[in-house]
Amino acid sequence: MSGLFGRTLREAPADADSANHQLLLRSGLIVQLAAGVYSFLPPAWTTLLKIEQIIREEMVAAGSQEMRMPAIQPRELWEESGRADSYGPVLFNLKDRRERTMVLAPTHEESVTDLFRKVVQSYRDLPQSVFQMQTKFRDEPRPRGGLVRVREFIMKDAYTFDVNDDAFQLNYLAMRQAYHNIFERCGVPVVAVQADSGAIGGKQSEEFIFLTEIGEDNIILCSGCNYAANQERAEFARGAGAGSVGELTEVETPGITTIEGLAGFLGIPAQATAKAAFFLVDGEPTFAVIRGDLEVNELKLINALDALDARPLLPEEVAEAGWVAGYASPIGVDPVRVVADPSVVDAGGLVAGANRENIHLHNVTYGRDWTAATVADIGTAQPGDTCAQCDGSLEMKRGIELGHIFKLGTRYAEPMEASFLDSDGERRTPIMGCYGIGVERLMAAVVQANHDELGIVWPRAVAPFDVHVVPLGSGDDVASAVSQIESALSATGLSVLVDDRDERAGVKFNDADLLGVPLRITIGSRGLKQGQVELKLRRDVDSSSVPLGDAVASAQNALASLDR
RNA sequence: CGGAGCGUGGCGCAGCUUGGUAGCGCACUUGACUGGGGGUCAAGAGGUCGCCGGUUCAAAUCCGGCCGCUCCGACCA
Repeated sequence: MSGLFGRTLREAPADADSANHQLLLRSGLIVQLAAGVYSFLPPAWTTLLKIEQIIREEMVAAGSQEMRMPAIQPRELWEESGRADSYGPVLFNLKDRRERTMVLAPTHEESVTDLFRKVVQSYRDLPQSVFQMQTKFRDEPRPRGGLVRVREFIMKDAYTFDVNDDAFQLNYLAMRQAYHNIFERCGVPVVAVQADSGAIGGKQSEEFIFLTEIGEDNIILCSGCNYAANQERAEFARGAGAGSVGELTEVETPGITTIEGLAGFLGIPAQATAKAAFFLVDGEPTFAVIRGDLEVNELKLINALDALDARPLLPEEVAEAGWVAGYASPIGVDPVRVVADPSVVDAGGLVAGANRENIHLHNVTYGRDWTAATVADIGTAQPGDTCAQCDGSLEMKRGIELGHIFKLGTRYAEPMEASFLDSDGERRTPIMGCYGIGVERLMAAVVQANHDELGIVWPRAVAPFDVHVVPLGSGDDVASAVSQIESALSATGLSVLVDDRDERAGVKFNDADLLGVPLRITIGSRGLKQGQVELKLRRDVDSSSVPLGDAVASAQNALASLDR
């Protein structure tokens, strides 16, 4: 250990917030170079290699072949798929010596699709499943949380190609199972949730979420069934509205511009009102209508309109569109510009704006008074809402996305003109899937999920070492016992870290706890006088003494007990 | 990109208001004592106080600009 590259710190650097970040820094496993850019010192690298190996084994078991694609890519490839702009600012751009623009790849759908069209011609070549462990580069607007969101990281990314949807499902389910296996073997509990596919595109996706308060995603979970989804796409039951039946009538509502104020002023529940929210969706002012007690989900709105992006309209843009903030009415608006949530469509008459200052309307009824070209779920699920699958109540937790599996459909193959000749002689477009795991992020999650107040408690499978030998005392008896045990342990295939520093016992014990190797063997002159050494599992409080001659067998037993 | 905070030896911090010798704890080096849960004593090494410019006899300190890092949000795997 005296020769180990890296050093422990007694105090965590002030920049670190979460337990995993503090422990990784204090234990000397990682060192920051820039925002979202880290070095991984030898023990951390060992752990990363072990995690990679677990992933590799599970991917191969799922029928995938390991390969390797380039990190440096011509920008034109990204223009072909249409993502040069949509992925935009996240792409690291650089110029080669001929002034050609290259990008550092943030993901590899484009390159694997390019490979497909160069390599695959016939349905006889399908299905295919390939994966790689590769460094990705993403110029994140805001790196955060230590290893949670970084700009350079290793991703295991896998891609599948199938002749049709049915065949695709087999690959998808195999990957899904592999992912569950991987996270379990790494000692991190995950929940699979429905998710939005984001910039990757495609039709359906599931995220593997490690639930933790330091997470950056909001996860909606049902207490009554196993429904789980990212808040960005979670569904929920609208419940009964509080609509009325009757003629459209005006009511004066001076200075009342919020739903809360309106409901209070009129003495009605928020469910009896309709709310308008204005967005610029792909450059078009858009009028979104939803029941007053609900919130519009921008991502759902984007998806409903098959659009690329949306942002709230600025006040002057609202006026320019001819709408009156606080008193907006869907009546009279070109339906093409209107998106309605089911909560207002089925509700009967609601209180809505009159598109005039200080006036609202009673009994505004969808179908009779106004219509929308698009009716779609654009609501944000909130804790306390009712599950759409059962009658359970929804709750919300924070989580970290460790893996994400996507059904891409023909999102890439189509624009990039990747195809194969099917058995009936027809040229068809392959159904693709992609599957990612952030390796360092997974390591951070392992630490977050496996630590105590003293330090890391590595799960055996990904620990940087199996055994941490702590010699106490400088006598020859200690030295010879240490070297005897070290070589005997090594001979059984265990990796051993010996703390050969001239430090006091307390320092060595504290560093051992911090570093978190699963089994500690203390060899001191005091114990040796009775012919004993001490074994202690990191996760346990108590230690046990065993005869020197039994140390190796006892160590093997202790470690084996961790695997059960 | 909007909001907030922070940059002073490797780490944690004080000093800045009121300009004048850069300081404390830990870590590090050497020696002695000590030796089973972060020891004691002694002697040391290590800092252009983020960078550039300005004010001043004099700037870590005051002023301006820039850069970096962190957090909240936006956005994002």
